[in-house]
Amino acid sequence: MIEAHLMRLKARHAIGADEVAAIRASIGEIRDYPARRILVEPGEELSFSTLVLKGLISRYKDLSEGQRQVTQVHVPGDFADLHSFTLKRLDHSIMTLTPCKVALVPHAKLTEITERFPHLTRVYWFSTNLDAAIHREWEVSLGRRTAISRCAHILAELRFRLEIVGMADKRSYDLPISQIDLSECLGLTAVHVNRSLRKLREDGIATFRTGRVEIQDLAALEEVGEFDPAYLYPTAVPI
Amino acid sequence: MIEAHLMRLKARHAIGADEVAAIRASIGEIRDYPARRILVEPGEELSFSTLVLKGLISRYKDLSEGQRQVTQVHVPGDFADLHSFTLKRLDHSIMTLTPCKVALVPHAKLTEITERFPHLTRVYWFSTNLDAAIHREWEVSLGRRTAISRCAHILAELRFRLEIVGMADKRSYDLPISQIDLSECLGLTAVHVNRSLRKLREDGIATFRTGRVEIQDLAALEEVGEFDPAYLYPTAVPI
DNA sequence: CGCAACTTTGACTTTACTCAAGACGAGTGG
DNA sequence: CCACTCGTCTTGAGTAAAGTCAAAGTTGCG
Repeated sequence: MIEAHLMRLKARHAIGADEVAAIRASIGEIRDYPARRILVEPGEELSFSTLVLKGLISRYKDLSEGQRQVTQVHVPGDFADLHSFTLKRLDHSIMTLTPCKVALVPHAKLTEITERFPHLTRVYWFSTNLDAAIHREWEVSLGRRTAISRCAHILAELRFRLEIVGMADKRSYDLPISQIDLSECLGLTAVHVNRSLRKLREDGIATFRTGRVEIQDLAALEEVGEFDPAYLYPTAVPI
Repeated sequence: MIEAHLMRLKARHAIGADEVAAIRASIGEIRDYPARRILVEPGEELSFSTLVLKGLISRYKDLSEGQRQVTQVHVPGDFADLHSFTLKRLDHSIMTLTPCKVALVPHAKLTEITERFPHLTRVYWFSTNLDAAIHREWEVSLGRRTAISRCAHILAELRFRLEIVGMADKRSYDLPISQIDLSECLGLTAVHVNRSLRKLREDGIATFRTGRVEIQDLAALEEVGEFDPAYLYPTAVPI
């Protein structure tokens, strides 16, 4: 059930048997949600964090003019809001992008982990710091990369993150979201994303169609997106 | 010496006398740096975190074409890289923007805090999650706000953050950085930042000149920047 | 004083946005 | 089985925002 989550943690740190047991003991209710279900509204007080078991979840902020900026996309194995453990009230919304299965982890259990498992605490702290590293890379995309480069970058990033949990390989992966969703991640209009994706397709680099990404030339994709996976910490230092 | 830091923590959480003592005990070497000194290069292994006592520090990433995106600016009282405690190697650079005084906090001391002070651990964890909240707000600026709105937003954000540590009021504050630095935060060219600042000045909202921000109309500044301080968690929930 | 870095402004270019219309595709009901 | 619908995708034409290039003005500092 939480294998993807353990996979994600173990990809970076040595997790002891007692820690795995503590993680399993922290899992509460399992829930299924349809696509586009809002899970968290800004400001509401939370008493649990949501672990993604299946599906894709986005965090986003809406502006006055109806514009939306997605600040992060979560894949299976990720916590969608481990940061809510310390923040309690979030500054953004959380929504499913696809049908999802999630596990609720009560904050009380996380508090217990901070009291009894300092190393696991540091591993979970690392996890929120990794989220922040992804935010930083997105800031770079939004601030400095061209539309085509942003598109290539996100396709490369999601491929890499999904590969860690065994849901992507070098050639393709499922990404059952719309170009509109993608445009909200990239700070572009859907029309412009469409044109940029066409360019990637015409250049023989990658194709995004009917919920699936087919990569013809991964090296080119990562080069166009200036994608360097270092910020995803594929190999972490023991803590 | 670390009063601004304690001020920043106490603005959000109750910090016990034993915790204050643990914080003071964690402070190592004090260092002074000139402006524009690079403190951390991407990938180098760190054994301490840097606490800002005086001055401004930026975190940034450089792209191949010589473009730079600043991902965060730190004010006195902030850790510039508390996240390096768990990440060890950073995905970005850290540089002083102005002459700075900093305190080095060995990671070993932070590890000790995670072993002996679970509540203080959660407070520091909160602190890195607050950094991530700022990253998210910057993603929104970079992705969706116009140039003028971005300029107004950052001036409002820095005012608010500096006020928390007693270095700004409603009317003005020192910001001894160049328009070039600002443009690297905002994902704009320096020329365009210059034009946007002129617009803010001509509209009687705010003036940024010779290292100082003078605010004629704070309400208008925050409205143009769509600035809502909720993401800075001025009032946090106990953890 | 004189240099260097930064600021300011103008003229022009590029990138991305807006608006609009037609095509496509999955799911629905007759 | 087919027409219909809704949301999404695609493309074209025109517009707006921000970038580029260049030059002059300003400021701080040695």
